[in-house]
Amino acid sequence: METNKKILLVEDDQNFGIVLREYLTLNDFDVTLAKNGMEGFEKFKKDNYDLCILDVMMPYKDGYTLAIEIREKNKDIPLIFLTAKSMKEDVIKGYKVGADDYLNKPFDSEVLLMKIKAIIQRKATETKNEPVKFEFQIGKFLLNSKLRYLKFGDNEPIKLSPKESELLKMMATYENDLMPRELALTKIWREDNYFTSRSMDVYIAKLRKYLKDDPNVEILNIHGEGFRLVVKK
Amino acid sequence: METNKKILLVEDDQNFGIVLREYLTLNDFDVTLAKNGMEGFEKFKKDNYDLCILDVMMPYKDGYTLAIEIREKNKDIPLIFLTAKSMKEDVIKGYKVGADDYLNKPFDSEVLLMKIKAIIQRKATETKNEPVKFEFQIGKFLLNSKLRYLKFGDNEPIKLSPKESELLKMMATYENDLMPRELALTKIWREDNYFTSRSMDVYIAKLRKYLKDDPNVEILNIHGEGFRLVVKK
DNA sequence: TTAAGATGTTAATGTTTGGTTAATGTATTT
DNA sequence: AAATACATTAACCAAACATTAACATCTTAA
Repeated sequence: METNKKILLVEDDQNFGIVLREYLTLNDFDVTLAKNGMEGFEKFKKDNYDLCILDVMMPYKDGYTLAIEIREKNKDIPLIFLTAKSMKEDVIKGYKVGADDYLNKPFDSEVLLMKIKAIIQRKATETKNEPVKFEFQIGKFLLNSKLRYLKFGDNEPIKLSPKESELLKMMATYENDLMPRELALTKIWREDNYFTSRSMDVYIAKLRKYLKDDPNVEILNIHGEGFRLVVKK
Repeated sequence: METNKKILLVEDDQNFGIVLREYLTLNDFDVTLAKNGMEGFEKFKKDNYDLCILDVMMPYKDGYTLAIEIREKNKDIPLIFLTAKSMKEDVIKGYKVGADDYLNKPFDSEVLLMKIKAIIQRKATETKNEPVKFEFQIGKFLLNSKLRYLKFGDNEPIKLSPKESELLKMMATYENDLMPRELALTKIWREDNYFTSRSMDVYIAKLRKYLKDDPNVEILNIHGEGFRLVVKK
């Protein structure tokens, strides 16, 4: 038997908060409700949660400020923001604090539920598998995604930008298999649209340039699907 | 890029139907509008939809009756009901037919949109979890429908276009048996008419060219019915 | 037997997607 | 304030893909 996941819900609208808590409880979550940012932070410190749902607009302490404080204490805990409108600024601000997702009010409770499950699932597999790998052998290259360099044999290592490094790392984890375009965009660029897509293409071009020293290493495109880092052995 | 999802909207209130169609179209869905149950069923049979939105109260044929007929034809397609009031009976009746969701009029179009997305997403992951097969042995050929290549022995793999790959895959799943023309058209081309049919013939010709290296592999036509991928052993 | 419809095949046309380099934008550092 | 590092956007071109056209050939029903 598994224990239920614990959710901290911080929402200043009492009615809404209670209804939402009820709904989540029915769906097998243990929910703690706090009615403002101050109280939210107190409760956060006192217990060990699996996920936080934060309303952005709250008296005393807004959702972002709270999020920052929570992040200081725990840099892994998933955060979901509830925003009043589809404000782009809100979204950006949210992601900067490391939001895992955000929802605009009014939202469908089923959608929230799905997001929660998806996030918990993701975190579970993320932490299970890895002692966080950051070194990858790619043919004759060695990629270190933490120190962000790419070394070819005994040559001087090439410095990589954050995006270059993340993209190459993602392809390396899918070595010889398809890395879906959409995945890289949502994970690395945080948005999947024409511009981010073109930006990604620019990075693919850069990486190809770096990788051209080893003829056994190649980035192939699968039209309309994504890319494939092929390493012949 | 992915093709838009197709929605069949059956709504007898013309004004409302047109507005809703407009709204959904703006949100990247291909919407077909039918103004009653009869018409709805006709349109349903003629095309391949990803989701149906049915008004419950309609002349000639109400939403439930239509839903039952649709279910007979396709037991997986998501159905959303639009009900006039929050009638409990309606809800129960709806779930019996296998409704995925229901909405009471008047409803928030944003909520509808979210529900649609949630349902489509759910269906996608439901079907995703099956160990989707993507490698097929076809005589001396190996088809990989995920990486979209066709390999003959130790030769360099041939890249396949999405349509080539899907079509060959479908024939491979029906190996030595009839693959109905109409099936390939509705599933792959998403529409069955003169032009898509001719387009398919062009792809059959392309595939025959790829497959001609192995004399034991052959695509036969069954006049008026479809094609047969014959593999002699 | 023969006309209508279905299929085979190649080529032309049109659209979308990707490859690449350069210019521009935006912080951050010196 | 200039230099730097990085990311995005622009611009242009090429490749990939799908559809449509055009014409040949085959199949079948009357």
